[in-house]
Amino acid sequence: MRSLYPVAKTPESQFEGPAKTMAAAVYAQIRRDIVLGRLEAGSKLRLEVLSKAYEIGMSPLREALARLTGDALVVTEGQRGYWVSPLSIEEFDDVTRVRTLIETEALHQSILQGDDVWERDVRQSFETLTEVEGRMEKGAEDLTEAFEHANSEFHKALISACGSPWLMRLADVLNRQSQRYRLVSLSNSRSRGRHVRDEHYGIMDAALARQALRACRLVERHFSNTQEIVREALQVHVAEFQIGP
Amino acid sequence: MRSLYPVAKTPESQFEGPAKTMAAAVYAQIRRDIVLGRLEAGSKLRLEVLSKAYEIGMSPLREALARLTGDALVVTEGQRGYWVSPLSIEEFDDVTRVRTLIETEALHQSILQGDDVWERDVRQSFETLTEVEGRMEKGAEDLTEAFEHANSEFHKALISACGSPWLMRLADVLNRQSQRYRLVSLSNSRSRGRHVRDEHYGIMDAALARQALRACRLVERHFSNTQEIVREALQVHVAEFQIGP
DNA sequence: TTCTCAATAAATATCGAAATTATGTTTGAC
DNA sequence: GTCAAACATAATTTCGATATTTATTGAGAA
Repeated sequence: MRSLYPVAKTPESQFEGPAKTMAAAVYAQIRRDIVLGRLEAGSKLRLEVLSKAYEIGMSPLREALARLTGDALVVTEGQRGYWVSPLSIEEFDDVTRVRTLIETEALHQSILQGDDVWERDVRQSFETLTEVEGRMEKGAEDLTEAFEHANSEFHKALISACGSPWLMRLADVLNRQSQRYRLVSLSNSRSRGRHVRDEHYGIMDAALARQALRACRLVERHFSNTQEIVREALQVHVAEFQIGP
Repeated sequence: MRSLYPVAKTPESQFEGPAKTMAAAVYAQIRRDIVLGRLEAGSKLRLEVLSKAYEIGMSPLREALARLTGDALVVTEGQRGYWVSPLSIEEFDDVTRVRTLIETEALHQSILQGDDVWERDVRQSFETLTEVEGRMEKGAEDLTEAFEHANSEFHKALISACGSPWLMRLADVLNRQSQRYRLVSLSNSRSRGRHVRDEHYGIMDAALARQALRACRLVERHFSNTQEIVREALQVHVAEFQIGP
């Protein structure tokens, strides 16, 4: 009989430390599966199915879903169950808009206050991101997850010196929302000849040069470029999946 | 034997519609009790105690606490249980700062886009708020809860035309955080001769006159005034409660 | 005695399974 | 065809079992 308690075996634990409870572990797992699209947007989350799939009881499962509701990754309707939050162009515009607001404010403060530890973190996370991007160019392995992680870490590093836990918390939530959309559009994002790496380099450069306004403008443009690409991809996606028979 | 399912009996249900599940009902109840300070900041939330107090089983209780964790009203540590999130001056400064950012942005957009329904809602919620304030002046009943509700509704109405669900959602979360602090300082807020009503009137006036910048500046000042008062009260509060025997 | 640390006991959190209740769908009477 | 009752499906909750943390006790060393 396997141990009742977990469990440092989820991919997350590599980055966030081992989950201390089954509920926390399954929360991380489901969250990842939603963000990565393994649980399709809008689909019903049948409790019994999830319970079997994740090998877990109802109680911790529901706890996890309740937390995900707070992250707006899952929606619930009393007595009728849970669904993966649907995707829509309108919502992505909204997410991007608010994310821009939060993240530029945080970056601005970060640039004013960042010390050399901050500079080191920014450089380091950029290196890592670049390295993953390089490996992605070469094709072969699926580095989607690794790329998204490195990307998140880079943006986190940039705002890490802003001194506001709330800004960082909200940036994190909104980034996760945004990820869901980005991943939908990942296929044609490269094909359109976008130079994400250059954009990232520009942001880092401006930040380390303490040019707050320039850095913020670049972030705005960075997000706005992403927005455009996602919009296109999403129109196709919506047409394919949601206007069904 | 009483019915297993709820039950539109919580004060919230008056405003938010009846909770459909026990978990949702107890979520609303505990949230209210935390915001109003009936569950003291920093205190341990013993599951068995809560289970008896709210007459509910462990599973829905834990579900509610998981959701409250997402609202940052409760903190948890794996296998060690739950606590009411503590209050601190630093966090209040942070909350105020981010709330100002969110709410001014939302107000600005709202003023640009608001139609006559919006105008009516703003006026109406201001009336209600004023009316409650009036009754408060006369002393007698404890209208804390009614006041806070009317206040929240007023601020919600102001930003209701901003067109951004995410801004409204975040404003709501941050307002609830802020409430906890305001309530701590409620006793001496009046004594310092602050004219909250005038501030509210000014904001409404500017908003309805479509003077976005002025309205935002007034909101900033409004929050900043609150901040000062809370800071004072909190220093006393912290001194009283947290530097123990 | 007083302190430290280990062993043990009590308290508490966590989880899984089963029972209960709600929802939606089908069936049958009118 | 329409409505209502019975049924099937699924969500929600209760309850009991188990793991973990915390408090207590006692033995040995300073």
